Amino acid sequence: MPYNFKRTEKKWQKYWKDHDVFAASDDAAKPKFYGLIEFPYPSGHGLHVGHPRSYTALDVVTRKKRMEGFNVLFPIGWDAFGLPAEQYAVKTGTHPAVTTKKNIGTFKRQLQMLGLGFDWSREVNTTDSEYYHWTQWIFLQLFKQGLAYKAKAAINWCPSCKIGLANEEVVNNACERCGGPVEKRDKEQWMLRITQYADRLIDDLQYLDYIEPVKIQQRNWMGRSEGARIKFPLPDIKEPEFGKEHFQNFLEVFTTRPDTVFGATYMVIAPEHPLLEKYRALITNGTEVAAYVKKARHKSDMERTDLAKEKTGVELKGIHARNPLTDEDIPIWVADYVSLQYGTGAIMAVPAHDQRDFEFAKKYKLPMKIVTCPHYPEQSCPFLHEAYLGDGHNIESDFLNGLATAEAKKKIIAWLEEHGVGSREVQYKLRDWVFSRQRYWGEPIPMVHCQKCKEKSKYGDGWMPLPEDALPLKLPAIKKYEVADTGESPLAKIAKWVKTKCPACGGSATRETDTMPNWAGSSWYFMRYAAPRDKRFFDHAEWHRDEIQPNDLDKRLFALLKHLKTLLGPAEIPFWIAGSMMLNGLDRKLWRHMHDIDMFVRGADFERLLEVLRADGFIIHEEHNGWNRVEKDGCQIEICPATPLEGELYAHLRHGQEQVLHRYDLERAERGWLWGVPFRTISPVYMLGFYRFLREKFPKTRDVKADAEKMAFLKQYLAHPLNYWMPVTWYNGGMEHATLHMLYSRFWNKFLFDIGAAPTSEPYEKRTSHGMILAKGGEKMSKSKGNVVNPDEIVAEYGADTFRMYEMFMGPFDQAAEWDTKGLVGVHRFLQKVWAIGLSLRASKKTKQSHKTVISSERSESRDLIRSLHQTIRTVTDDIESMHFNTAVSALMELANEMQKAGGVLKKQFKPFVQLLSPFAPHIAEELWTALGEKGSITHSVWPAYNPELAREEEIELVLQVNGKVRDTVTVSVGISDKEAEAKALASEKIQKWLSGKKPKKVIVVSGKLVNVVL
RNA sequence: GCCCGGAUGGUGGAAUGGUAUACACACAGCACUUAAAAUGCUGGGCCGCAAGGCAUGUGGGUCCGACUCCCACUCCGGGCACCA
Repeated sequence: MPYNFKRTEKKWQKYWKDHDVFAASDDAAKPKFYGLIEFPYPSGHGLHVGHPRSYTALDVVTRKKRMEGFNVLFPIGWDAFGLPAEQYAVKTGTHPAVTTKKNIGTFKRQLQMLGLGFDWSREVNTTDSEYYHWTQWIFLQLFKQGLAYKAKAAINWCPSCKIGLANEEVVNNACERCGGPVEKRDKEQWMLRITQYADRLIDDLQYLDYIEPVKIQQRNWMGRSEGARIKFPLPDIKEPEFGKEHFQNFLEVFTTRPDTVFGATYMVIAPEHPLLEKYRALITNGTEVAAYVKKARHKSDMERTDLAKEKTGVELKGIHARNPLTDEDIPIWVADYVSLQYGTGAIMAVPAHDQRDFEFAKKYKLPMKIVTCPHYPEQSCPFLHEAYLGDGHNIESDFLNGLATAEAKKKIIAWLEEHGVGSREVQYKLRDWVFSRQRYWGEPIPMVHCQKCKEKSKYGDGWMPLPEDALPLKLPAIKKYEVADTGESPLAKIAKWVKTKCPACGGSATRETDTMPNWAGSSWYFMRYAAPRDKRFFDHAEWHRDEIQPNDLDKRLFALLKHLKTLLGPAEIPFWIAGSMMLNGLDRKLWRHMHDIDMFVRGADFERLLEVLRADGFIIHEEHNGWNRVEKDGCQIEICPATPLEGELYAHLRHGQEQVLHRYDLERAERGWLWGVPFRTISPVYMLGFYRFLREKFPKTRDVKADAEKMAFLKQYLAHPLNYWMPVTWYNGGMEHATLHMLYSRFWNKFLFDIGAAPTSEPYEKRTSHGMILAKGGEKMSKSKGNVVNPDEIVAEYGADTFRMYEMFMGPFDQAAEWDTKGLVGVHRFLQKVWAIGLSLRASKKTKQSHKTVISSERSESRDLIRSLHQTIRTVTDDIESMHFNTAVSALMELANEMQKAGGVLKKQFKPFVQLLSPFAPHIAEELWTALGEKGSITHSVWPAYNPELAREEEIELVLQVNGKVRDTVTVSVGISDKEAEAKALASEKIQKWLSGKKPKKVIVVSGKLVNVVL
């Protein structure tokens, strides 16, 4: 009887739902595992075969983790604000909320059809006012901490559609909707100061277990570069009161090559640079300049950033800059290859050592001066075909002469600082986050503008935050959806909503009509899952919100410590702090296990923390564990003596993908092990340990004379599910979110951590990515190409288990894979085969006699099967952990083939096989589990244990090589000694033939594997 | 231009520096069947009668031994892009 997937899948999906099998419990008795996938935008097209690749992968992981005894949280929700629903509303008049609700229905049905083990009781929806209440709350906190501000920023404006466009809607500089050209328009918008977190966002990456490409992309995106800010005096502007030696007016530049300042032969400013306006009167060729600026500003981004384009510019006549090092007056040009956005909007041009300056100087015949010589002391750089960008030694640079580039940089910065004409500076490519959208279907920004409060209020510009108890500020209901043609949000058209009262003075005021971007709701949803229905969600932050300044982690930590001290008395806090730990998941666990450490603090913060703790009398006992600190290659390196767990850690370091590996010194690892921490990057991450400590230790403490009320609050605080579930243990999602979503959410999490609302400074411990699923022919699936594969049809024909398993089997998880419906067949046959084996077992149980014969005839073969089973347990267990799902499935297939060939299998061998199968194909596994006489869901069973004894091979094929080429193999027992192996090899007829009487030069034996005879 | 990935049979792909091509698809042959489907079994990298030789994008190198490590390149995919 073939396996009836339709009936079985329905049956078990109902069972899981009725028995809340996947509901996560907030009870902290078990260790937690929080698996997260990117919650989908519920589009009108329904689920796409690409979505389930990520979902199934983490479903496999979390199902295994449940069976391994973890308390698993695997939630799902809807990122439901967004453009398509709004566009649909414009077209048809259907309210976005209606469309959204319908689409969610479709998605939900499809996800449930796939048997994904989500905890549906924690479903969240960003468009739900109970949800966006807290999105708005976060915005208010950002505003109160000075991290949200209004500024003029360019929006993409489509003049024919009369609407502001999101970046995603601009394709090749044209409007995605009508195909017409897009203009830039300046508009006052809310901005978030993500740049203030740039350093921490970069530095803390090193402690996170993200796949390397994600870290690299994030670092590149934020683009940290170190250099100097240099002031170039403007001698034409007379400032008599400062004397002729001093100038009040400067043109400031940013450069990463301050060492080449002696080679700066001209300056370039951006067409938007304020200097043009400020000194208009002095510029003698004003008309020419104005014409150029006008032309440049009309160019689109595309035109301006086209690298192939020849550089253009105009010299400013009547105004010069003075090179503060050479004291020469040099011309100032305006050119559109310099942008106002980056640095100071002005550069010192060093044509000999910058390719762009080189090209520009060549075109306009500007002087070049070589100041970095690669062949020093041979000064043989007479002519340049292109700029020399590399390092070298300085020449023609006065006091820098003869210095290597790195030295020259240090020296010149010191000189600049000493003379007050410059300083060391770090610049980022990262810009502040434009947070306003001129849309209806987004979270309303809870701000009100009041003319009257403009002067009185501490906020200055008249923007007043709504009080927290006025949240959520709900979107107004609309009957007819209208587009505003002024570039404003459709909300601006709703006079009743716009007109309001000022929350501060009660006078008449107007509401902010822009809404938040799509990224807002997804920047904190992973926290909401911890307590999705909590009406006082972030209120727990109140306890220390007032005493904490943003970025002031120490203060926050000490506030907590002090609080505890008053409650418990210092002697009653047993608290171990360790410095400079490697903070990856495994290592932290190992270290905690080894040393019973409660908290990890890194580098300089550790020293600082110790100082304060000593001063405050917190420290009762100090101990140094024999770590030595040395400096090597600019890195601070800590060396730890060998420990009993050395082997395990060593293995982890070798197999880990952390960049720590790059600094790993294998030579010294022979004697112990070590790793380095770059000297520059020190930052306190993972205060997690501290919170864990509080949660674990506090409830056990007895005889505490404490203020009952505070105690209750503290208890409540510690018991908050957020403290239990955060951070996310494992987050999987697409590479397309490596920068924006990941950075925005890390930024918000860090901010919330700083104000005491989030328990950890990082949201995700581990981040992995899946490859895209492509249509046949390697193209992206898209509606317009008509090549989208719908999971509904596949599931109807082959069932959810086949679908899931195929998605896991189709290729390496992190690489793109082409969908091929034909490939499903193999997986489907495999499941049918497994079913047949299961049926044969059940049949043999009915007729006792045949059961016995099966067993006795199997006795001799079962040793092989048991061995294979244990090898498979190991493979599948490891492969799931490392996301090698395709090889895990192959291993299961191989075992099934073997079981089939053996002609029968014992129940006790088949059961663990079904368990190994269950994360991939949960429905059939549940059915077989029941058929084998087990009660309840297989999810509640215990993951099979790998027994190395049983997995051990007794015989191996010894490979015999001559000069590295395989010439023979011979079966030997596994414990064969190297000497015996050598003898076996030389005794082989085939090897003898190759030797033809000669004596081998050398014989290499790889124990238990091969013998290579070298002639 | 810069930064990440990737390239292995007819196809998707597998291989801690140690038997290249596991597993699956497709194909061919056989068995079961009146027949088909389903299922099972067998086969195959290429050249060669064989001995053997040649094969992991290309060309070099290290090594007793390289898909794996190093150097130089080609093509494909992704990201950034006048970032000073």
